[in-house]
Amino acid sequence: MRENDDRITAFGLFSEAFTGLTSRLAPQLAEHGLASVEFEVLIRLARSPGGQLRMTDLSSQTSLTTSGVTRVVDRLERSGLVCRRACPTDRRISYAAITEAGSDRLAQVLPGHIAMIEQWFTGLLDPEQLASLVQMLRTIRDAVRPDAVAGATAATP
Amino acid sequence: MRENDDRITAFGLFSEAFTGLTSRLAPQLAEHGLASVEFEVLIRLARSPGGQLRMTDLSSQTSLTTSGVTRVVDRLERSGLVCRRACPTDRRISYAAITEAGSDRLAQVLPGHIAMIEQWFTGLLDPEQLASLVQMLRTIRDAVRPDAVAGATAATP
DNA sequence: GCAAGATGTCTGCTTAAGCAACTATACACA
DNA sequence: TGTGTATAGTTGCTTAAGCAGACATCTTGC
Repeated sequence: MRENDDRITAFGLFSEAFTGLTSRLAPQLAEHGLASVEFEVLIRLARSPGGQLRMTDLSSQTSLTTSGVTRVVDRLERSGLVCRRACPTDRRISYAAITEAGSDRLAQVLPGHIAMIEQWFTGLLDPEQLASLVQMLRTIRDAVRPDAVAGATAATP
Repeated sequence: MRENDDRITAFGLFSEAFTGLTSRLAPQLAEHGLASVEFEVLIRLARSPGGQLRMTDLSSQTSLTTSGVTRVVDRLERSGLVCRRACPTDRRISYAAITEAGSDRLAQVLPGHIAMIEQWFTGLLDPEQLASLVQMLRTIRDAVRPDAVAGATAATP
């Protein structure tokens, strides 16, 4: 019975835990008019220098293709939470930048969001467990997504 | 800067690790003509008593709504990997059952799939780490998805 | 035995995302 | 200087999934 292999089970748990977790978090975001992806984009912009990122960098930081990013940013721009900015030195590039309204929205959402994470994830584990989990997740993340930090530094060498 | 809260970071890593991992696994499944969801349905049917599950139970085991399950099973039925069976005692119920062809397909896919999991996930951690990770994932899963085992027993009491 | 509600599945409609093709711009090098 | 190639972003088309509603069947209370 290969379908009961331990590794399959481990991955299954990973999957169930993650999808279950996101389905617990999504409603709180939705209350503030945000889909999970939109929230992710906002927070990544907020964390980035100048509150902005190139479309391409957004796509490597998220699980979206560049086409997907175009459309999420379209939506967010329509709601006024993000705006596009031209790059002065390279006219192919456009930056997605978080707006004042975007930051405000984020500020409204974050406390509740953090509380939900605490309730359904971090709060279920004791501190050493959590620390070791984070370490393991980082290991996996670094392996499967070597480019997840694209755009974090001011300039790509 | 609330958006750099440790808990946000932990969840971010969870998300990046999981989505990155699935994007590494998907191509191998696709080589065998299966989307991730379809593979998940097949494997859950294979693990269930009689190789079958009620549509509703499939939906609580996966991250799909019943409507989503209807359509995945439609597709799998069209490819002959699954068939629907009527329930003799309750005519509302239909079971999705894995077919011979479905089991064969699973047998073709599994070795490679397990190898990918080993390469991108379990193989990155040493055994004690992995055991503790699985334990933590189980804790989270049980919290966020209390009904994830629906249909695992022969009859629901 | 029957009416009222609960449960299981499916369908119509809408939205989100991927792929591939397209345009515009930048860079390299002869 | 001009040509070819690489890069950035968007758009058309297709597919997958959710929601809400429809329908059939079962169960419960009387």
